[in-house]
Amino acid sequence: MMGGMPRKPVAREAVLDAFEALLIEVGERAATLDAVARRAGVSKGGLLYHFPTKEAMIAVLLERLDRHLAADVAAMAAAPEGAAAYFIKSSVWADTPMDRVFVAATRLAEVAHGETLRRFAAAQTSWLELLAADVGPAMAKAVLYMGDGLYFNAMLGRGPGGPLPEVEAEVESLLAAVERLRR
Amino acid sequence: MMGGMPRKPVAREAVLDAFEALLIEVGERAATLDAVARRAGVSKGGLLYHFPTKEAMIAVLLERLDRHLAADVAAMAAAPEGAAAYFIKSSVWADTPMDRVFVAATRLAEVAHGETLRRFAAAQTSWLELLAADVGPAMAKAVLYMGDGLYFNAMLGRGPGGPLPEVEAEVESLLAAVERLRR
DNA sequence: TTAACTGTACCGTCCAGACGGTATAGTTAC
DNA sequence: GTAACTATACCGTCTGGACGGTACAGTTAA
Repeated sequence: MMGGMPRKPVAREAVLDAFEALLIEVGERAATLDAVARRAGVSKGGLLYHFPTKEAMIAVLLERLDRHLAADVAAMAAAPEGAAAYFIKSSVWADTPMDRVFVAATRLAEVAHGETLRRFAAAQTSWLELLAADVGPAMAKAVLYMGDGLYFNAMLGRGPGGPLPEVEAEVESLLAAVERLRR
Repeated sequence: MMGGMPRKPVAREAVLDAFEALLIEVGERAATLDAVARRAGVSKGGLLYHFPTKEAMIAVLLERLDRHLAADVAAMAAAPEGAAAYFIKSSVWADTPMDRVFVAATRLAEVAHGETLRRFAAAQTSWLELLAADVGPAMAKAVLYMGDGLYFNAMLGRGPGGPLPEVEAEVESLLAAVERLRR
């Protein structure tokens, strides 16, 4: 007689995670609906129950990106070590939720996905402003590109689980470089 | 000898150029055989005469990449302004043949194309060595990532002919950054 | 009861590649 | 010198498979 609450949509998050993982590991091309459903341990019908179209799935992934991006900008603004140092450190691949959505979204951007490109442009602007406030407008771009380069290299090949042994030393040298730029 | 001299294979280069252009402008996904043939003004049959499979077409594009990469490394080693300054300047999008193959190949790398990834890794090593000889091993990575970041941003959206008005000033500030790193 | 699924069957489209045919330039036999 | 021949350089169409998406009937858990 008591109307039971409907059960939780466990598949929904699983599907999003699977989509994200496939984008990172095998790229946009291979992240098909069938592959995503299989990886999520969900039927294709179940997937389409939550995301009526692939575009809808992308849209929700971009919402997840937005949340992490906003949190990251806030953390960067409040970072005691300074925005630049925070930015470099956070640009290294650490398999955090933020890293994962970001790289996943990058795969979409590579396919020239308009909406994704717009988010990236907005994020770049935020980062650049914070960097300019930290190291000055002249050196901000240098630091920004350093971080982008770090991400760029993380994407190329280091997706499936490549080498990250000397990363520690790498970050150290980049932070030293930032210090020199800061004067 | 039997058989006559063949007519010139005009389609071959046209097809390669079209493939390159489509990779840059619309990404790997949309660079289909049909699209390439159409853009090259060649029939699909004609395309497949020269490149029996898509993989073969990619292989020839990668050969083109190799040639430009080797020439670029040589020019970088001999650059009077120093390897680092040359590297930064050459990392900005200038629509040169080298830029075009490089970005086109990047589109393939994004789809996790193994052979392409291997070439990039090799190129990175060469560049890093030259940079280390110029600005020292500690700062080499910083400069390398700056250049990569430049390319990364050129790819995301700025491919089809985005804004390059303030590029001049941008390069100036990056070169200034390099000078500071050089000590 | 109802939301949250599973499973299967199906459709239209697009893609890589196969295939058969044609055009043309040069070579050779006569 | 020209007809016959040959290798190359294409063209146009077709096919088999995969992909995004639809439809819908049944199952399970709150």
